[in-house]
Amino acid sequence: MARVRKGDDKRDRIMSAAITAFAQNGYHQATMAAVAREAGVAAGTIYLYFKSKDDLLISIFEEKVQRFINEFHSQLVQEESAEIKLRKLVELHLLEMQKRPDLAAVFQLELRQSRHFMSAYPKADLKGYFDLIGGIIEEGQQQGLFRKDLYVSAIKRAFFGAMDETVTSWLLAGKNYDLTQMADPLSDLFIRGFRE
Amino acid sequence: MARVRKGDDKRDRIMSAAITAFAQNGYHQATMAAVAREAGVAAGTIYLYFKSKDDLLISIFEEKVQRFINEFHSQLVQEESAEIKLRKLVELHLLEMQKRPDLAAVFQLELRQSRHFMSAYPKADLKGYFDLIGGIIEEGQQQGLFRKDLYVSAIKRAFFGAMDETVTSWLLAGKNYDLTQMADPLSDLFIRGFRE
Amino acid sequence: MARVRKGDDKRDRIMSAAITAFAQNGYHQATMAAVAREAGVAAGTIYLYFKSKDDLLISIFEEKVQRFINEFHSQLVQEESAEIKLRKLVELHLLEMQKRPDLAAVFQLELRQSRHFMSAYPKADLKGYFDLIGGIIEEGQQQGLFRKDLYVSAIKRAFFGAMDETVTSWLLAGKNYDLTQMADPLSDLFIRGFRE
Amino acid sequence: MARVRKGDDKRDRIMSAAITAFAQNGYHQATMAAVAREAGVAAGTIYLYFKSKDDLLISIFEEKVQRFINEFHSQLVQEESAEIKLRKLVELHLLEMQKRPDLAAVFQLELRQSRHFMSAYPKADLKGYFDLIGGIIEEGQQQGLFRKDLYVSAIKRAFFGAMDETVTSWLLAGKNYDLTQMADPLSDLFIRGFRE
DNA sequence: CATGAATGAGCGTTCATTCAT
DNA sequence: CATGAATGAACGCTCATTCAT
Repeated sequence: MARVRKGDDKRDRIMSAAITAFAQNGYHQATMAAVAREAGVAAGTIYLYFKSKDDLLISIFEEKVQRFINEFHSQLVQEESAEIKLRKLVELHLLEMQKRPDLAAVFQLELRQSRHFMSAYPKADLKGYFDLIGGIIEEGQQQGLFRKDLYVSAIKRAFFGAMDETVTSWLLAGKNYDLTQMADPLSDLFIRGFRE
Repeated sequence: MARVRKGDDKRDRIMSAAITAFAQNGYHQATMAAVAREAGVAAGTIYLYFKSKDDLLISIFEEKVQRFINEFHSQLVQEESAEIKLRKLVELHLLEMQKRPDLAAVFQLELRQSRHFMSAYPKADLKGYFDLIGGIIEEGQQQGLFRKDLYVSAIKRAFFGAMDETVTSWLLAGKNYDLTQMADPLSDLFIRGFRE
Repeated sequence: MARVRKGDDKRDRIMSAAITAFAQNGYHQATMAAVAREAGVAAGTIYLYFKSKDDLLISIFEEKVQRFINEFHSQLVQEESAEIKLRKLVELHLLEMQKRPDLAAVFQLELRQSRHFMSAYPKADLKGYFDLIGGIIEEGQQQGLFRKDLYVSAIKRAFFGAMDETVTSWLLAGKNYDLTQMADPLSDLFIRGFRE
Repeated sequence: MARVRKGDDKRDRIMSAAITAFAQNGYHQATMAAVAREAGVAAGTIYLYFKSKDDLLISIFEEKVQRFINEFHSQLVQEESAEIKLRKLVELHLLEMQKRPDLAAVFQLELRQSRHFMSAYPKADLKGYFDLIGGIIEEGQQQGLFRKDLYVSAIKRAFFGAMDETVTSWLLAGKNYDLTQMADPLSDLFIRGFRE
């Protein structure tokens, strides 16, 4: 219930340490020893909470992506218009990534690589996020805002890819500009593309 | 004359073998021994043509990305309308990726990861490809087809990201549908978004 | 207490194993795998105690040479006459080498080679040992036993070289005679040479 | 006869190149490719003149040491007094080493290491040089100059060791002083030690 | 004789994972 | 639960040597 499990604190510290370490130089370059050091635990302790290094990465995806989806969903549900929802989603996405560049780096730079070997770990994929996007587009169609002939299952991925690459470019440029200023140009582009 | 230089043949075989091996399970999982076996050469032979495993990956990017840019450029230059050019670019991109799924896999799944450590290898990045896209958009603006207020330097990345994610999704789905059928929906979406 | 610290035990076993392995066929021929096997530890364990193979060799020099110097010094300090000290030094040198032929082999056969690349590792050199010898000669000069015009900084090296080569010859001959019987002829020769 | 064999030129160039290369960073660090490059021949060519890398090193010893012995012998034979002969030998030894520091480096720094594995190559050892020294000492004994009770077979090695270490110290010091100035102190020391 | 591309055995080192304490 | 010393499989890379030309 409301009882905070002691172990959860340590588990969280390990995940945070892992995000930092993975973001630094990539998943493969990061060592479990570095994660342990950063988390302030012994190397062996990590294995009390995670089955393996892969499991640690996957857990980050599962839990963080899911949290993103939930947070975004709860913030969007109050909006009526699908257009506003889309705009807000882009803003939230870029804002979150800008707020946590380490996590962003792991998502952007490890995601593809990982998605590959994660074929076996379906929960770690982005399906939920794609569905969130797809749902909004379909809502817009029902509201008569967006074209009915949109190929939603393809379009939602393109939409994600556009945001994704925007973040990646920002990361690779050294985070030397305000990422959120990209929100409006992106939203404008897609909403125009979606309209009747 | 028409005689194939032996060295080039071997170098090419190694690159092809590397593309296959890297695509299989990712760059880090692939071993030089596997690349050598696949190429039908001894392990040491690879080092006569490439300085290191990293150099091999980087060479693939440099040479193949550049070739893509050149081929696409020469196929597009004959078209007048920027709209047609964009449509053709999407078609070519998806077609090439579908034709060489191994190469596509390396590009999609290793690109991000690699772009990371490739900060030091500027030639290996996608700047040239981004510029190709950006150039077409600007052409469209001058032709009066596209809005003047497009934030081109951001939009061109979004455009690439959309194509990129489309390919990634196809790869992760097991290449079980025709990738080129995504061309029109994608093009429609962006061209509408670009229009006045 | 009297309890042997586990770590030190293992570190010592690795050093001993390395001495044996290096003595066998030389530093370069010896493999870390062989050192590990001889020490009864896993290959990776060596790297918990030594940074590299080079570091292992250097550590042997640093620690063993220093121990020799200390032991010899403490045994000589009680003697009054510089002549007796020199005689005793030669005896101790040959005795120690005869007692630990493996260590001797490393010293003799790897020392030069190593001294070469050890230019950067000043602690590993023989300066301390040369100074021990030089100090005794100077003592003899002050005691009026040895000539004042001895070029000590050169002579001390010649003295060492003579002992050194005596040991090397014994090793190369297969250790098939009593090395300590060389002590008196050597001492006689040099002490005569040093006298007024 | 007087006809210079073409091949000998190349053989000599390879040996010289090897001396340079081995002196640089030691026998093991030197690569056959570097020797070939330095000699201006192809890698494979070396194997037309030498069976292996070891054989190349051994040949250097055999031929150069033998040449030293011969040259020294012919220069000493004219002298009457064993004392003068010894003085001259020391001078020649130091002079030659100073004239060809590369060769000296190979002799000093690789000799021990090599003498080890050269147990199987008896011709490569220093026996001839030791005998040259021993012969002079015995001559001195017959001339009544040196003590009859000298343990010549041991003393000759000590004598060599003293010269040897003198050269090594000079090399390790960076050859930053005149080596031949060590000749007289060394000779004085030993001749006094040898005298009745 | 000469070449130099090709070979492939061999080795130092790393690091995810385990387990006795 | 937590530790961290120990493990040992795995891999990138080197280089002496060969041999077809």
